[in-house]
Amino acid sequence: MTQHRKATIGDVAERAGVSKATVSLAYSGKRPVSGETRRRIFEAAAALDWTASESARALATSRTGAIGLVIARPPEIISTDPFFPRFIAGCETVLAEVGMSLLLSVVASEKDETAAYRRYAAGRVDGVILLDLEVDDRRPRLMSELGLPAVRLDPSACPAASGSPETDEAAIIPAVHAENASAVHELVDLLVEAGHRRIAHVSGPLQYVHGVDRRDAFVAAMTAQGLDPSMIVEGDFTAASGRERTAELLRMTPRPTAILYANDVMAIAGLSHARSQGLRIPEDLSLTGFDDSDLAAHLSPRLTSVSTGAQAAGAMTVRTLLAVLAGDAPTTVRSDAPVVIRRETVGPPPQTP
Amino acid sequence: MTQHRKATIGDVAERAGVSKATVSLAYSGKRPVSGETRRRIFEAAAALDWTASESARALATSRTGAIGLVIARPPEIISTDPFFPRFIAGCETVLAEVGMSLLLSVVASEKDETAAYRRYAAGRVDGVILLDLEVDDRRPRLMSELGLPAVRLDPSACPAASGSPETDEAAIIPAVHAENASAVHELVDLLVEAGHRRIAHVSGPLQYVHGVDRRDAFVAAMTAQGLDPSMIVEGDFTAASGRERTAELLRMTPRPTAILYANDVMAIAGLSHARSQGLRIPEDLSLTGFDDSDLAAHLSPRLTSVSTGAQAAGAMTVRTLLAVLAGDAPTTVRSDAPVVIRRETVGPPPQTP
DNA sequence: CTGAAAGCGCTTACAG
DNA sequence: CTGAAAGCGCTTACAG
Repeated sequence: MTQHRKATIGDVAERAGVSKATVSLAYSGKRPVSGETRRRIFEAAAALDWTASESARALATSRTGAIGLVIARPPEIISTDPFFPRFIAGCETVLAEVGMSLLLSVVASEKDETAAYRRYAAGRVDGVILLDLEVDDRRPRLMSELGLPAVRLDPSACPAASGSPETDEAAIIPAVHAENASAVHELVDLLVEAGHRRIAHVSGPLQYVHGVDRRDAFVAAMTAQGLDPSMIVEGDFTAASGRERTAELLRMTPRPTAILYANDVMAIAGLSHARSQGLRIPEDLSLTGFDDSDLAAHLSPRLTSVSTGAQAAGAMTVRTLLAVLAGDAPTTVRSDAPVVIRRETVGPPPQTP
Repeated sequence: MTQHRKATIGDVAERAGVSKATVSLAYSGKRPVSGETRRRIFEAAAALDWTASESARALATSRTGAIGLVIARPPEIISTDPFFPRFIAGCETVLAEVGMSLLLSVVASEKDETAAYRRYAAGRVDGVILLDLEVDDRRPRLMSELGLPAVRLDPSACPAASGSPETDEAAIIPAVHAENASAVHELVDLLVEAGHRRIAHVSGPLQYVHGVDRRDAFVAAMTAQGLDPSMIVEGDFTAASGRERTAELLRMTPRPTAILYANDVMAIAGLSHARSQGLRIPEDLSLTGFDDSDLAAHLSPRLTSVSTGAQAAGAMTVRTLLAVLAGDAPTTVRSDAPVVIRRETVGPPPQTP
């Protein structure tokens, strides 16, 4: 009864007694339309329940009104990492403002990843956001091959790709600079002030720039304090690795009195393991997480962590991409500084280690 | 140097010395094309690095090649709920097979939710997936208003909307039936076999059909065992609610000897709280989660939980939607049965409560 | 097996 | 301030 056929701009134009061009212009505002005509057009559109077809608009303007995000991590990790949903929610806020949409792919292999970008490049999105930059990331080059505008969220300030100057130039991708080093420094200082000397680090995967960034910051901060920065083990952000790496660390003699984890999940698994070994937190062992997950704040004891402003970063990254699409000069913008949330898992080290 | 302008089907046709129609047909396979012609076409396409523009195809076929998913939960909850990433990864596997894409919106309010669906309906997607059905969900009606094909993932077998028969008919939406009741029954039986009598339930939000589904299953299972099913408190899936509801439960006298939580995050927060109160798990208190999150398996003790096959459900839901779009009669399909993972947080109740 | 042409529903110079 | 027309890059009857 309601809708036999979706109304088109032609139907609206006819009903309002104007041309299709005028209807289009009335909506885009790209040229003034007289008040009365305008009113008639909107009335007709409302009566016909008309909205411009995005497909037609996309073809006419060669703008899809969508951006793409492909996440190449196992669903297990995404599911425990509060970063992604927060980041995506942040993207959404600014996309909604401008009536755009987000295409998301969660892929399992590098092959699927490439396929996803190719699909996106075939006129599905106007640009993409690059997350989880790797140390020698192949995507900047892929983006320039595909002619796909991109913005990356990346701790490092310089482009991730390396190679000949010529190709490099094509591979330079504007970045939102999300440095976490300062938070790692604060965390180390916090532990040192509490009296710790033997501080260990369970890092994230070192294939990622952010993993390396935090690890390097740990080394720098420890060194600055005149402490030995060599107690580092590499985790992979999963609970399993948090537990195992913690077990390794606790087997050392002398064992660390504090552990700085690269994310909350590993810290929570580590905390749980340490307790099962009879250690009290923080009396026998201090620990800190990273990401400020929902759980961190409601564990007993509450986990000291760092809030990385993922949602703001999402918004900022989209804004930057939009600017790039609008033809603005690619600039590197700095995302909000991470903030350390002091809670109950940090205390003085035990007297007799 | 590489690409002055994106090649079009016309360029390929010209280079291969055929018509645009033939190029199109060679790719779609909708009509036979002679081997030699075919070869020339593919060669030309490869040389020009051509891929059909999705925008143009969308306009010509009135098919976008994309489906939509809008998630209306606070990012905090999504971030700790392993369901969403797994479900999305499952969607992706079948979408990738057929070269389609997923549009995702994470929205904060009902207003934004409606706006997202409207945007999708304006020729952005071919259909949508409805998650987190509410008890009187307004979306089935909205979908029929917008003329947007939809499939829902829903524990209940019958349509979620109610109203006059006439509108109802329009609002009937094919479902993938994801019933969790059987797992709740198993969990209750497991606890009863271990010797528990005073079993409590921290439910999910009861605005959701799945929250009600699990709660009802709890009541039924307890009743079937001849036990009092009235120790129920409503949580909201967050760690905060897990901790608070657990605290309430532990203040009761006599207190429950076992708690069945509607998700893992609440169970983990509850476990942590109980321990901080000096209770040993499972000696003093048994507890079970739901979802089988990454953390559950690597806590100490490991959390008994239930795997709900979210990834398979995602794949199944997309397949169902694809069938609907292909014009197949809407059928209700049953998703994989959830499976209980017995781990270490269930033991016999304490002797002297 | 292949080609010429119309059409999908918009936007945007070009004229007036 | 408004209209007629071309064009975006495909697909799909229609002819042959």
